[in-house]
Amino acid sequence: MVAMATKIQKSERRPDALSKERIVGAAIEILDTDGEGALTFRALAARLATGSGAIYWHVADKSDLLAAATDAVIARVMAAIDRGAEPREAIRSLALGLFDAIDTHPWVGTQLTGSPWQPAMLLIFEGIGGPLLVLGVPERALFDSWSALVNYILGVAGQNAANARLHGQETDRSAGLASVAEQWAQLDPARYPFLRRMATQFSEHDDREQFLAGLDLILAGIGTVR
Amino acid sequence: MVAMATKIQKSERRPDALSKERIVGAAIEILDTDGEGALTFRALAARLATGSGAIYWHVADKSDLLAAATDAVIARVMAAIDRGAEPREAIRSLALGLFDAIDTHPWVGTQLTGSPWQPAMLLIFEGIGGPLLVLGVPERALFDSWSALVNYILGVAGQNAANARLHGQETDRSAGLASVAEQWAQLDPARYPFLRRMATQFSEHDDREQFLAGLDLILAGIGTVR
DNA sequence: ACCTGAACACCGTTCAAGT
DNA sequence: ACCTGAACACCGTTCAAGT
Repeated sequence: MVAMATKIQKSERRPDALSKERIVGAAIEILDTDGEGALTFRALAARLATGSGAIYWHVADKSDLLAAATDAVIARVMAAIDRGAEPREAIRSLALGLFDAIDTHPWVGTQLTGSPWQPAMLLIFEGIGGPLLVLGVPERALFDSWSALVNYILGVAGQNAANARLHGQETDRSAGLASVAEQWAQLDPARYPFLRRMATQFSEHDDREQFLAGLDLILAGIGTVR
Repeated sequence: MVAMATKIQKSERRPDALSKERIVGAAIEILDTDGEGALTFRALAARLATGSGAIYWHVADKSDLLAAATDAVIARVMAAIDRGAEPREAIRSLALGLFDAIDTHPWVGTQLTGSPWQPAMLLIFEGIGGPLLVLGVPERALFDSWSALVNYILGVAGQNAANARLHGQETDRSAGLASVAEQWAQLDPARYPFLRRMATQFSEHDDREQFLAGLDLILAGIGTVR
């Protein structure tokens, strides 16, 4: 049978019609503004001035919605990455881009893990591995090096998300750090020699700097493979 | 006022009385057997042959319950760690102990992050930092080295938990790996040179080995600091 | 002091009914 | 084709009432 010209349905719809993009956009707003707990189908329907069931016409279920929202944010990050930089710098740039994205959208960190089929994830994977090729990492160390970087970068992403989930944005971070540091300072020095010594540094540390320092240690480790 | 001798209430209770320990034990069984989604106060009450409200007498809320369950598992892991080994080996032993514990109790990985006040977490922190002192890592690199290891170890823990949450234990892992690898093998080699090359290795990789390889890369990186 | 279980205020998801 | 919103089967948590 000869293919018939199919009418483009989308363009006929009224401009405020529901679409997966509009739903995902509204979901991102809710997630960013009020946190993961605030994203309910009822809240989403209210914001979109529709019924909760209408959303299911465009979205399979809540995990589909979260995956789509994550994909949208990650795609934006990846588009902004500094291509063609020195390989180590390219990896740092990608890693920091992800770190900052998760800092502003903590819920992304929760989602980011364990869906290696999402297109955004492919971009991340290649964005970490590609520079390793350029760097001339020996064949036998390629996979281990890539895997270490991916595990580290996505792992820290998840941690930050969990931290953000734990204490909402209102909590005074430096006060929290100070109280932990004080607890460390009072530990038995015979049993906790390390934490005692690190108390001050812990109270002054910056998560982003530590993230980058760890990344550089892994890159240094990769550099030792000859 | 002079302290009065207080009767020890606990010993008078009937042996099957509810206690936080019994509740936590039952919760761990449910979590291990049926997963995070199956731990509800109703299911827990049914297993303990009591009312759901009774649990609240011993446990503040669900997050308290999860924290206590996590603490119990971690404490067991830490007790089994090989103390007094060569420092690098001590770190590996601790890391693998955590990895394996999360492999059998995936829900622990979800919890493990972001509660640096839990006693079990202190043991982990010191267990990673202590060997760095023995290793003679220079003062200025101590905190970065510790932070990188902690971020990596807990990060991968969280990832594994997310993976386990994603596809329940019934999913055939090697089939999943193979299908991802096949997808990679068909990517455009101009845009995805790395993933194309890694497809085979990805399909054959072992998470535990990759975890250890990454840890060794970080330790190698720490070794470059003089 | 500790336990019971109904009740409350939520969820995600479905589905008959509308346009 | 798309939308509506009530209904269903759950949750965590509370609380009056029991022992």
